[in-house]
Amino acid sequence: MKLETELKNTRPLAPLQRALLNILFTASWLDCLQTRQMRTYGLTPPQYNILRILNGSAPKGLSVLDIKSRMIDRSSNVSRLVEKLKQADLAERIAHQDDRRMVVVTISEKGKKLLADIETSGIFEEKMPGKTLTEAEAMELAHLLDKFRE
Amino acid sequence: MKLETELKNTRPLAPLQRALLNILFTASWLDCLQTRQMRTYGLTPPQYNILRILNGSAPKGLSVLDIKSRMIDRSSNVSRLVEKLKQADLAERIAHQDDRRMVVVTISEKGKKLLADIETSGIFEEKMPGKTLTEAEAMELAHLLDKFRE
DNA sequence: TGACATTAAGTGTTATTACACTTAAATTTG
DNA sequence: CAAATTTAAGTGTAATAACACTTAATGTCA
Repeated sequence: MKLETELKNTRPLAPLQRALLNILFTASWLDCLQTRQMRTYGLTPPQYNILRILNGSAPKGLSVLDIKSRMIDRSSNVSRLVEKLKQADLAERIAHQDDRRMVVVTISEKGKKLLADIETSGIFEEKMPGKTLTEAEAMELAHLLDKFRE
Repeated sequence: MKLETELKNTRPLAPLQRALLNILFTASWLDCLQTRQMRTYGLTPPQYNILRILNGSAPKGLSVLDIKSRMIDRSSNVSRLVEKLKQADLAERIAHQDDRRMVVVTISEKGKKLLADIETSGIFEEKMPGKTLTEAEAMELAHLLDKFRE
């Protein structure tokens, strides 16, 4: 559905304003969807985001700041999110050898298994948002978003 | 900057996955920017969103549900947001004549003045995000986002 | 070396969000 | 018409986010 219809907008918007609102609206829509999908697995979207980051850098692990710099939402409080994951036995936290200010966070076996379960559950096949786009369109969309932020 | 660079991503992502992450990342980036811009005026982005919706429907006013259905973030708690705006004398709330379950919310003179101040401050000229896009690109971006949600 | 600055992680606090629930009014239906 | 259902707004609550601050370790350099 078009943004104007969604927001019941009456007056016409400038193209840039439309694009801007549409980014925010679509992201909110996506976040809502993800929140519901992830709840099944006891995760919030930021927690899931961290788990995937840790999985991608396994078995090395990452510092808290490294995780933060890789997150979708940079304002996340990584310390507390990692604490949550640790309490659920999904992540581990060990002191850095050389620099004792740092902490190295790694994904646990249970965390890896959870991610694998989510992958194979098919939640990202059937209900994958954006399936309506062709591959070329998805690439174009990503490119325009990159340009938008410049 | 490209998304892969922003997120320090090493492994290549599928186009659709890239687009999806890019929507969330760009929206988070935008929201952060807006939050800082609006703080100058003592508003949060959802509060600003409501003020503009009320302004757009002035002098008629809207019910709480009408406001909600027009908001970017549909999970907002409009009752409490309106209460905030009322406390700041930016909005008014009167009981609906015929249907006493409903409440009609309108923007106040002070609210209109605040919006006008924000408009004329030039905050949306100089620092308008997305200025890097041409008009055609902005339209294409909005179109692709509409299609993404289908 | 020692004062000062910087960096990394974590904490305190307030406000906001998410979600279910309540209350009250209107509508439907037997 | 009365009971049941639906609709609108608001509230309770626990979790989360935002933002500044603290603590502890490392780096810098006079």
